[in-house]
Amino acid sequence: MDCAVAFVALEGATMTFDKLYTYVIPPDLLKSAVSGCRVMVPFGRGNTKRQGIIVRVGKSDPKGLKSLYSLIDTIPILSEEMLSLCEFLKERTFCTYYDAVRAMLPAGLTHRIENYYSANKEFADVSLLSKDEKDIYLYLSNNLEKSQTDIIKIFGITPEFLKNMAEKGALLLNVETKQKIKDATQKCVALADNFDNISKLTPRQKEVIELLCDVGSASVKEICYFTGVTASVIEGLIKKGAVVSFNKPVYRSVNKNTVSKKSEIILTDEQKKAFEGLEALYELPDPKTALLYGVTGSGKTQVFLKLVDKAVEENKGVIVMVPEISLTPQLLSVFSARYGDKIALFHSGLSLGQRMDEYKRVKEGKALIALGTRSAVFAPVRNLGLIIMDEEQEHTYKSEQSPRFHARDISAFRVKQSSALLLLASATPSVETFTKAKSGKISIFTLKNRYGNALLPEVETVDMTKEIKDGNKSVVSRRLYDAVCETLDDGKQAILLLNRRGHNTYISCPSCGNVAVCPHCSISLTYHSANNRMMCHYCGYSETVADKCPECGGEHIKYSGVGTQKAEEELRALFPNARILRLDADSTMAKDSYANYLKDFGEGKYDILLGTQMVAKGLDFPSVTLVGVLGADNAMFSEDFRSFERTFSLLTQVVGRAGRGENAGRAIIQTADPFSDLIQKAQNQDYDSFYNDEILNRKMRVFPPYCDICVVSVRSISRENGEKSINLIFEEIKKQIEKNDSVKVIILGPSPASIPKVNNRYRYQMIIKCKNNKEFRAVLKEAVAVKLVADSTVSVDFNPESM
DNA sequence: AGCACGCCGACT
DNA sequence: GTCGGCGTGCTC
Repeated sequence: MDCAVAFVALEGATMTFDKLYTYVIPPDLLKSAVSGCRVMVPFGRGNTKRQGIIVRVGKSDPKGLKSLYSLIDTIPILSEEMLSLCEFLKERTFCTYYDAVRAMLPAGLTHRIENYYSANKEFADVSLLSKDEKDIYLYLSNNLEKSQTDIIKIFGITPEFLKNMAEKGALLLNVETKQKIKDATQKCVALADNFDNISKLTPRQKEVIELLCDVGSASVKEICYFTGVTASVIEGLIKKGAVVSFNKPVYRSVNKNTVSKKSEIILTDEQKKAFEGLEALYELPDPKTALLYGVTGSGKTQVFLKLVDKAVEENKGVIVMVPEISLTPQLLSVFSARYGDKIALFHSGLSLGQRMDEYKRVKEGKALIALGTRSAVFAPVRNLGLIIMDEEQEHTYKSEQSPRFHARDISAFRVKQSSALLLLASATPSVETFTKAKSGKISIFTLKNRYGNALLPEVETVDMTKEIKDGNKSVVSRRLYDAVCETLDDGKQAILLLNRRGHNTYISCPSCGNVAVCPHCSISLTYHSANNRMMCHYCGYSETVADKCPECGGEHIKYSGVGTQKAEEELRALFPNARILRLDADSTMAKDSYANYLKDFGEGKYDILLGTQMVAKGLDFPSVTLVGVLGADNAMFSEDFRSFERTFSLLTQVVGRAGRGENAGRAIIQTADPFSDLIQKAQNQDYDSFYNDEILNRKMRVFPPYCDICVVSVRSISRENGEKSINLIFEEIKKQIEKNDSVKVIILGPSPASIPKVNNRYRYQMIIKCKNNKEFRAVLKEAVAVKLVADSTVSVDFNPESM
């Protein structure tokens, strides 16, 4: 006889056994156990309690099946749309179900499993216990139940110690899940239905009752505020049964702005044309994607606002994504001024509680617009009508942790499910997107003119090899030095870009050639002057500076390669009267400091802003008239096929920072190779010509969009095991491809990864040029399922942002 | 990944 | 004889 069962995805499963497990739904949970609810289930031979989520329910023969233990959620945490997105993520990115679930839920909403122990009163032989065990037993006899973490904190023992005591029978173990962050609630009271003894109340209490007669219910805080009583008066009322108290959920709001009067958006002719085209697309009943291709300063935001207005009017849900929230303070304030609490924010700058509340506001339909970084793509908006991805080429849209998804692909999936519009926007679109636009697969709308006819800055390049030949060893060329002086004399501001942080990027001993390298990663250490330590930018390792070479004892250690810290020192020496602000990952450790620094710069409290690429993006300061790029080489990025694209995009963006106000701007690019095509094209802000070159290059060398890149990598504690494992996978792929000759691939490797050791794990990889289709994924599925050598884990990344 | 089962060596 | 070492195989 068939009975009701749940198909459950389990937390903590690895790729090798991640599948849906079938559990019988016990009779008392029949009504509430529906898809999208998280559950506790027994798993494995020991029937350990595990967390899972019901992906589907159905009927099945209960023979050999276990039953659900309990429900974590009473209402589904994920909708059917989100559950199908989980399946999509698993299929496309080779993650586990629960990786996908975790990506969709705000951090505060995820439950963690915790062990609780209590003393077993029936345990007979207390005398058999050791001293420590006795202490713990006695402690727990006096306290009902304590969490493992609490007990460990008090007694300083290991989790195994407690487990062992439970096995002996001295302690009882209880496994429970706990939500990381509690719902925020507010204590409220309302008039009790059947209370008629008003005469027995004190005057102050009567006052409260009068207020409640008017409003029905109110929070304790509000009552105290309006009547001037203290909370104890209300406590008295509760005791007498005159009022009932209850907890009402409140939201930890992050939008402090109130809606200013909605101003009319006036579009230029060009913007109007783009908007009307997009509006027509938006109204089509089918899913669709469009590219808004507009030069920096062409007013893309105006078009966004018009579209969002339209969607909001129709009560449709909207997702707006930006590469990095702190880099777009202007966009953020424009949106929150216009839509107020219709917006929910999704980004890592929020506290866990705030993230959870913003998520809930969207889920419950209280906020229509989800605005944030790539995680916003999973916002549970209802009735999705529009997704906007600003600066769609930015690498931050790609997740570098499992699930390794690209927000663009997820957007495409969601737009398809809801027949919505996906709008990609950029001044320098990714080569992949622009190719689709050119072929007509997606629509394209162009904005050619800078807003208010602001002129593009005059750009010139300086040959740094010549500069060195002429004896100038500084990071600042003579040309740039003069330009900075002029800018400062005019009372204007300058932005300088140097894409390396730290002080010196390379520390070596000239007598033996030894280079300071991170002991956990195969990466050279960067010297930081702020803490006088050498640091690894990969794992955060740091060590003190040795005054002697650890290899040969040489005393003349050489510091070379200039980072932002060193550049800052040089600038201070060159421009002693200038107020200099350095912005990089080191100076902006504190959460909000970035925005504050930028605000100060915008208010003219600094003259020169020096920083890594974070100063290149999205900033809009009218009095910046000079932009300097201290070193523009392809080597600004690692040697992968995207380095041209990224260098071009970065240079174009940073140059666009100059002259955004009434003042004409100029940009100076320092480079070792002033005649390189790329520099020339960035100088002219000529994307089309860049694209034409680059697409040829991609075709010749077989790179996206002419193929997909699939990186299969293995991490292992030892070199030997890692190498063995990657070879096992390699052999399996070859075997599978022989079976199915419709799968065409080019395999590079296996070989050690470009950084062969990170965090003490050896990395091996192979790069597969392929088409990410069903057939190839079937091959890959077999390959990653092969049994590996011990201590090896495999992961798959499609089209990674760095290789 | 855990966890139990299983099959070999050094202990009261 | 048995306690425990960790190799192996499975997880509804």
